[in-house]
Amino acid sequence: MYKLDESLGYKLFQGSRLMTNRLNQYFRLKGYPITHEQWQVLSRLFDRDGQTQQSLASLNERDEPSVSRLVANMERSGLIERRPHPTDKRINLVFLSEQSKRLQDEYTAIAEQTIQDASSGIDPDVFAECLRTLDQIRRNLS
Amino acid sequence: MYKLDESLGYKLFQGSRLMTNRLNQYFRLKGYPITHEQWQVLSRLFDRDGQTQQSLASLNERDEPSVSRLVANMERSGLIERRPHPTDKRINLVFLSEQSKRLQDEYTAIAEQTIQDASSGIDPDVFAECLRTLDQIRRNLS
DNA sequence: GATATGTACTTGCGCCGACAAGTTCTTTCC
DNA sequence: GGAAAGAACTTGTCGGCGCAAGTACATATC
Repeated sequence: MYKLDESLGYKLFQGSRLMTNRLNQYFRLKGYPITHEQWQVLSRLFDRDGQTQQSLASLNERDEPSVSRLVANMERSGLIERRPHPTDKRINLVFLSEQSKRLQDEYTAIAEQTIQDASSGIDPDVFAECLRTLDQIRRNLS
Repeated sequence: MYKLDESLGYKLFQGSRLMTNRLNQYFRLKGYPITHEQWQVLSRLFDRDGQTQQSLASLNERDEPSVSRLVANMERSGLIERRPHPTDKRINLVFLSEQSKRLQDEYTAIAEQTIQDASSGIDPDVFAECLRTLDQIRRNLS
């Protein structure tokens, strides 16, 4: 007998939504009006500024249209700016705004706090093995 | 140094999205035009038919407006129907359509196939512990 | 060097999510 | 029994996703 509450997909889905909701709420409460999707993009840019939208889509395993509209919103909010590629006119390069660069540490602290909230009371070894299992799931479905 | 790819939230998010995408694709490929959110509602109704929208929202930890529009869409597609509560005029009771009842087994098989896909090559004990860890995360954030 | 193929990105569509605000109906409480 | 509080649901707004189709540009091919 199939039970939704006991299924892997449902547990993942609920866990994911609870974490992203909490992250969104922290950002909002602390006065940083960004979403968790936007945070993912910013995080990629903190790692390497000036990427193409294609690159961001690939890293975050999202499709091109999603990234297109996401960065368009982020540009309107002043989180990033898009600059044309010097030689290839098809390409937009996405750069952090000065404001976003200044807020990197605060954003990161909020993300880490969310993980703290979620993982409290879990044995570190068990937690690490769970992360490895999640990696395996990702490989299985990619 | 914070790394998005190594963070719990991101792994959960990606795992969840990969699973729900695959489930959506299976449904579409097999000619059942339902989404994974609709499947969650159907699954609750298979468990107990004739629930209120409030009850569905609570079980799936979603807010009322989401359920309201979700079931409105599902009613338009003939997946469910809403009937007024016999005495309390505020309440809609949500019932499975005959078609949905017939398809329960097929839907369930697809959901189970998706879990199979995701969990292949994972030791059963490790998998079970991962599920328990996900439960703990859910409790921590609820 | 013109045509075909491919790449980066955008737009349109339908669906979903969270929050805020509003409507209708029920219950409570004085 | 009338006002206040609460419950169930809907509507509006904005952000986001996935797919399909379209545009503009670059590269390959002959």
